Parts: sequence; C-alpha cells; structure tokens
Amino acid sequence: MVTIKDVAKEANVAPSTVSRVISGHKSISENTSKKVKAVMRKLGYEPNVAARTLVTQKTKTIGLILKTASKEMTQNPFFTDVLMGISIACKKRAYSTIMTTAIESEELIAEVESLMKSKSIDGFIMLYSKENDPIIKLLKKNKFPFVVIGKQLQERDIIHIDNDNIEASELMTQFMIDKGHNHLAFIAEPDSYAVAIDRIEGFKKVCIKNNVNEFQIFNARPERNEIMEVVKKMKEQKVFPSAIITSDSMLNINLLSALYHYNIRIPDDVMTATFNDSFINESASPPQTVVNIHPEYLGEEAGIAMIKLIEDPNIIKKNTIIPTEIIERASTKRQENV
Amino acid sequence: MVTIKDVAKEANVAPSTVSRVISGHKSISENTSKKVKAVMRKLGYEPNVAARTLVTQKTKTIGLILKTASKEMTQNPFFTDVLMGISIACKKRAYSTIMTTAIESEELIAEVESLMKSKSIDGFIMLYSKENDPIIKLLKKNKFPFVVIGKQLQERDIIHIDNDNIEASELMTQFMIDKGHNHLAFIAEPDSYAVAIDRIEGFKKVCIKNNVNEFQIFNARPERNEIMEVVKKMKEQKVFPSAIITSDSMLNINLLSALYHYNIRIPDDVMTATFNDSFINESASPPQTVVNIHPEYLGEEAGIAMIKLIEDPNIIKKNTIIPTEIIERASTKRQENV
DNA sequence: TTGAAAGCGCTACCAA
DNA sequence: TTGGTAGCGCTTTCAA
Repeated sequence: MVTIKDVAKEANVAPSTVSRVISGHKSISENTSKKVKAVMRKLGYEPNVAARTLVTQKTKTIGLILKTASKEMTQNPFFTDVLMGISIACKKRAYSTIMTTAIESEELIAEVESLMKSKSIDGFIMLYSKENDPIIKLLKKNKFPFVVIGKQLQERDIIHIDNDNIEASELMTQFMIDKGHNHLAFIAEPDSYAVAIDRIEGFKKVCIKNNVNEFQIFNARPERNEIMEVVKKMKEQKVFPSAIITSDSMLNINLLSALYHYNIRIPDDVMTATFNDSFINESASPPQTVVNIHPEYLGEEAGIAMIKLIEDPNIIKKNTIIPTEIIERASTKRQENV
Repeated sequence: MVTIKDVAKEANVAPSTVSRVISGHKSISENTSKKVKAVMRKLGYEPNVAARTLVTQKTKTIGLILKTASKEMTQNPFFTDVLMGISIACKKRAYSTIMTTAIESEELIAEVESLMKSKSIDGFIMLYSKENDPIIKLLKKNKFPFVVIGKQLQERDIIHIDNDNIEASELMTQFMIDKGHNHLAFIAEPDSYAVAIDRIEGFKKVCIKNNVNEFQIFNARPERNEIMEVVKKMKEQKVFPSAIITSDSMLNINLLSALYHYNIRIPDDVMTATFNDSFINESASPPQTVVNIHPEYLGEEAGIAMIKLIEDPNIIKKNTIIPTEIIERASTKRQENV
C-alpha cells in the first residue's frame, strides 16, 4: 500500500506537507504542490479513508433510514428515485451513503443506534415521517444530526423536505373535474401515513368545493386481489365511477390489472390517474396521467440539507417544499381518432 | 464518546482485555467477560469502526459495481432484488455494502479504482458480465478480490454466479409450444449482453427442434415507442404471432402497453410471457407468465461467495448456477369461463 | 511556507 | 488468563 509517508519521502517533503497539499491548504507554495501532486499520481496514491476518519471524526457518509427494507419498499420506484437523488447529491460533495436493511421496527432501532454509536456515519436522512417515531426520539436524545423526507408533524426544530400533498391532490382532482367528471373515486392505502391522509384531504376538499355529484374513498393495500375486490364493489353500484385516482403507483398498476380483467377500457369507460411518475406509469396499459412529485429532487434536496447541517450544526432549520405538476397521458385523453 | 479505554478503566482491566472480550477470544475467563460486557452495556459502548479498520486493514464492506447507475438500471426490479439479496447476505455476516454511482464507463473505472486504493472495501461484486471488461482487468492487475453475477466468458479463474439462461429460455419456449403455438415471436434488447444472447439461443433451438411453423426475433430497447414499432410491424404481417416472449420485464410492460393501444387482448388474441418475476409482472394487465430466475438468490449467493473469498483468498473458485422455473399466470391461460 | 511529533481508538504481539 | 504497548495512516498543532 502506498501511504502519505511514501509520497513524502519520494517528494522530499514532510508528511504534513503532503497532507496539506491533499486538503488544498492555502499556505502551500505552487511549487511544492505541483511536485507532490506529481509524486502522488506517479505512485498511485489514494488517501486511506479509515485513517482520515479516525483523526477527523468525520466519516463523510450519510445513513439512510428506511421504514422497512422490504420488497414493497425497495421495488417502489418512488423510493429508488429518492435514493438515487440522495446518492447523486452526496457523491457530488464527496459523501457516500449507507442504507438500513432492517425489516422490523425493533431491528431498525438497533441498527440506527449501532451506526450512530460506532461513528460510522455523520448524519441520517429519514425516508418517512411518522407520529411519535422512536427513532426521532433516539436521534434527538443523542443530538445526532438528521433530516426528514416527509411531512412536518409536531416537531418544529427538524428539517423536513416534502411535497405539498394536499395541493398536489387538489390539482389532480380539479383536473379530473375539469374533464367533466361528476363521479370520482379515490383509492388509498389503509395504514394512515401522512402522505395518504393529505391526498385524501385534497381530494375531498375539491370535490366538495365543486359540488361533485358523487365521490368515494376506498382503502386497499397494493395487492391485486384487494384491488379486485374494490373494483367488484364499484361494479355492484348503480353507476361505475367515471374517474379513479390512486394515491400511489403500486395501487395504480393493480387497478389497471383489475380493470383489464373486467374489460373496462381506459379512458373510454373510466379515466385513471395517480401520484408519482416513473416508467411504470409511462409504460402502463395505457400510459397514466400522473402528478409528478419529483422524488429525485426530494432526495437531492435532502442530501444537500443534510450535508449543510453536518458541516454547520448551527444552520437555520428551514423546510423545503418540492413543487408538483401534472403530466397528462393517454389515461385521461378522450380518444377522438377511434 | 465512550472508548475501549473508558470501558477498561470502569471494569478495572486493560484495554486489550476489553478488545478480547469483544472479539470473543477464547482465553478470556467467564468472569471477566461478564464483567466487561456489563460495563459495555452500562456505558453504551460501540466499537469505533474507523479505528478497527485502520489496524485490521479489513473494512467489512463490499463494493457493488453497477454497469451504470441510471434509472433504467436502478428501477429495474431485477436489480433491486439482486441488491437486496446481497444486502441481506452481507448483513447476516456483519458486512455492509456500498454501490457505485457512476453513469459513464470512464467515471465508473475511476470510482472503482478509488474505492480499491483508498482501502474503503474488501472486495467487489460485479452486477454484469461483459467481454473484455476494463474493470475486470483493473481488478485482476491489482489482485483485488471480486465475484461476478453473470455469465462466465473467457476467464476461468473468476467466481461467477448465474442462471442457465439458455435452459431457462428453452423451458419457456417449450411451454409455449406445448400450448399449441406455431408462430412465436421473441423480443430482446439490441445491445448484446450475454443474457439476451443466451435467451435468444434457447428460443431458436427449441423452435427448430419442434419444427415450429414460424418464429421471429425482434430487437427493441425498453421504450414504449420502440415496442409500438415492433407491434406495428407484427400487425403488417399476414399473420400476427400467437405468442410473444420478451427477454426482460421492462420490454414486457411496454409490449403490454402497445398491445393495449391496439386493443389486442391477452391471452385471447396473443399469449405473452417474460423473464424475471416481480410485482410488475404479477400486477400486470393481465398478470404475466414468467420464468423466475430468482434474482434475490443470485444476490445472496454472490454475497456469500464474496465473503468466503475475502476471508480465505485460496478458496476453490467454483461457479454457482441458480435454478429457474416457470410461474404460470393469466397471460397464458386460455379463458374458459368467458 | 514547511517540518516534527502527538494522538485519533483499536488490535495484536510479547511478557508476565 | 491478563497487561503493557507499539503502531495502523492520517491530520493538526506548535515551532521553526
């Protein structure tokens, strides 16, 4: 292994000088800097991360806390996009990331505590927001820096990065109503995370404001047979809704599968739309109109905020709201040319 | 921060004794072990990873080399499943993982070289297999341990974890022929990675063996308009194929979208099937028959092999083949009850 | 502008 | 079975 001493010897300088060259210390002369850099290249020197971490007490890595590392989570394009956004932002600033792998809550707490106490990371980005979360308590108790991707709940002194999900849902609902729909349905996951609650709220609000004839809210987990049940219920009603909004892509693809089964055509028999944009929606049968919530920006902003907080713990803790917008695709376009 | 010295002082032993307790050294008496462990718990001690790494020269982390960290890759369920498989296997053995984030090939080489030389990781798992890969050359030159998920090409002295993709494709093709199909189509990606080549080979072989009336191979990238073109071509033929196999889920969902557009119903007008199983196929319109290639096992086996190789560099380098099997779903089931 | 040297927290060797 | 201690590769302080 080539160390800083090897470089120093070869360049006829002290190790401390080499160290200064590496960190771009201002008091180093042009000359020595050039000379040392040449030697570093020649010997293929690369700083030893562990040694540096040991003395600086900075790991330059950020921990990502997933609610659960289950397939439902890791396969959801929303999360992979958020993760990519974080990775890119971190890499640009010479930080790396490490993800929790716990499935169960107990296990997750232990994992987070271990990462924190073993000084493996400089801060955490939490990829969810939940009332009374024990992890938040743990981090606050230890005064360990972190930011949250998700809604601000009670806590005032925590940085949150989020969309305005109420507004996003209002946008989507109004869009449907403007298409002339008068009987809308909304499908959301039953476990009431802030996201779903807000989207339901936005939906209700706009339906009421516009005096929509009928609007319904269904709960289902993103599994095909649960959505099949929902569609079956819809069919048993006097009138089938003319527009269905799902609160997540995973619900949406299952809805499309159920509608396909019953040979209910989109957009002719019913129009559909959903939240989050990804290849799943773009390549769906048919391509789906969506509210793009820009998961990669959520991730990027979270990464930037986290690094700022690590490098200056006294920074003002302000939240960031990522804007959303509708992308219209075939699922809400009346087909003229058929 | 609580260090090994703090624990030693509190427990009235030497730091080296504490170290031995941590590593489960056999020559430690039951008594001291208990005493020291109690103190560790009491003080909330957690070993400092950087310090340990510095002296042992082992990071206990494994680098994952992605061909490219683009969305096409990170959103593909095949890869997220492989990644999860690796993570789980590593975590069980107290290893963590770190993923490359480079999009471009040049950038990737630099990233790998830096990770290697900065002693940030103990070994690499490559998530692709390519002829004349410069990264493989780099790793071999530096005698750095690694395993490959993908096909064995020239190199004999490298551990490979893979499926038998020829066989898997033979299985799938025979399955379709047994359904009575006599005009089959196969859609694969144009850039000829080993996986696609093998699947095409298996398809051809079985078609010829069974004297299939007509079989065709189409090339398309997994983008909707490219697949739309393919389907359009199919429609312009005298006869539309009665079964279409795609070599990847991403191609498959785009195919379904195109067929939906032309109102070609599955399985009535055409039967479809694809490789890799995930929620995408399970919740597709309609649910797809697939060859399950068990990406999570590929990952798990790769993780296990990698750790074995790190801990004993002289291990015999043998390959592992993960079995595959067909899961039949609606896309190939003749509907009796309509 | 540069050098010398202490020390980060841990493991592992040599002694006891 | 346990203790003392050198040293992993680096940064940083103090001195020159």
